Amino acid sequence: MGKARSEAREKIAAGNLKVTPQRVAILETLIRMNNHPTADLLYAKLNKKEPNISLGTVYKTLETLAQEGIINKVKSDTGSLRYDAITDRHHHIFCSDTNNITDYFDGELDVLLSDYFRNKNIPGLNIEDVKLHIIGTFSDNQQC
Amino acid sequence: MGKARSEAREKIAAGNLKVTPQRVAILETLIRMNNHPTADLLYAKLNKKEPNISLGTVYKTLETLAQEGIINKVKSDTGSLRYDAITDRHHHIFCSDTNNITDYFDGELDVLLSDYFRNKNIPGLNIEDVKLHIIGTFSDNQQC
DNA sequence: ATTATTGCAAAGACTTTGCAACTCC
DNA sequence: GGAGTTGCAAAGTCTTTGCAATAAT
Repeated sequence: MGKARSEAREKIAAGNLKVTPQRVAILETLIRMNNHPTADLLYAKLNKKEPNISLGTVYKTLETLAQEGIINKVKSDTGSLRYDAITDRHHHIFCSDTNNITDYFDGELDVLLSDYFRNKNIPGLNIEDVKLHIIGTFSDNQQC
Repeated sequence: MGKARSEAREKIAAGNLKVTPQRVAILETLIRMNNHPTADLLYAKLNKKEPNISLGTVYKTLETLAQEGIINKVKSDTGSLRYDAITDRHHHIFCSDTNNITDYFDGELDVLLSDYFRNKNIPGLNIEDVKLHIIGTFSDNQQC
């Protein structure tokens, strides 16, 4: 039960950030939600448990956590920002029916891409990261 | 000189949209700019030549053109929308220094990805498109 | 004690909308 | 002539900011 909470606490401390109840609650909520919420959606959920945390704090905290690399920003279809508590290398599946974002882990693919770009060498470009956006629809919408 | 303009005119007509001077000017400008501008940036440039076209029209027109598939939307790093007049299959290089977006065409890579996902078959997912986001820095910033 | 963080509300950036006037086909 | 498009300004949405009060180390 407290797993997400202690994970949140550890990650905040490891980032040299002050461990405040607000930050712990926000990161804990993000870890529990696995659907890459916007700041607004996270606030809506959080507000039921912790009605005293303001929307402004949610925005500020998510930005701070992202800058420390504790969480990631994801750009949604409509241009609004979403957040992702998983920082391991992964790609995203964008469901064009529901606009949901699903994580996609694939080590084999990562190796394939690394090999490809090691040989390809785009002139003048120093590649930091390569992410796939897989766009499609799930036959069973429960999955996304 | 009039190449971009006639291209604009043809594409708008082909999309069963009325060929208005505003639409032609907006699409022509987008074709001429090869840096994936936001609606705002396009408006700024357009406004010098055609001061009578309003920002609202730029937004509406870009949205209309995108819905017809004449242009594409691209999500920027900061979450604001950008537009791209090139609809051929291509990927994007995001420069983490300058936030510019550069087109990346690579047929070999497209084949590789198509083959990979044909065999992989993510359960329940019908893939419509796969786009790469290559994040990196150019040693020579002139290039992006 | 010091410095960072929070809450609030206001401001800012970006985008959409409503509607009368107008224009393309 | 009629349906679709434009301009304008207002409203809407999302996000950031300023600052005094508060809390963490």
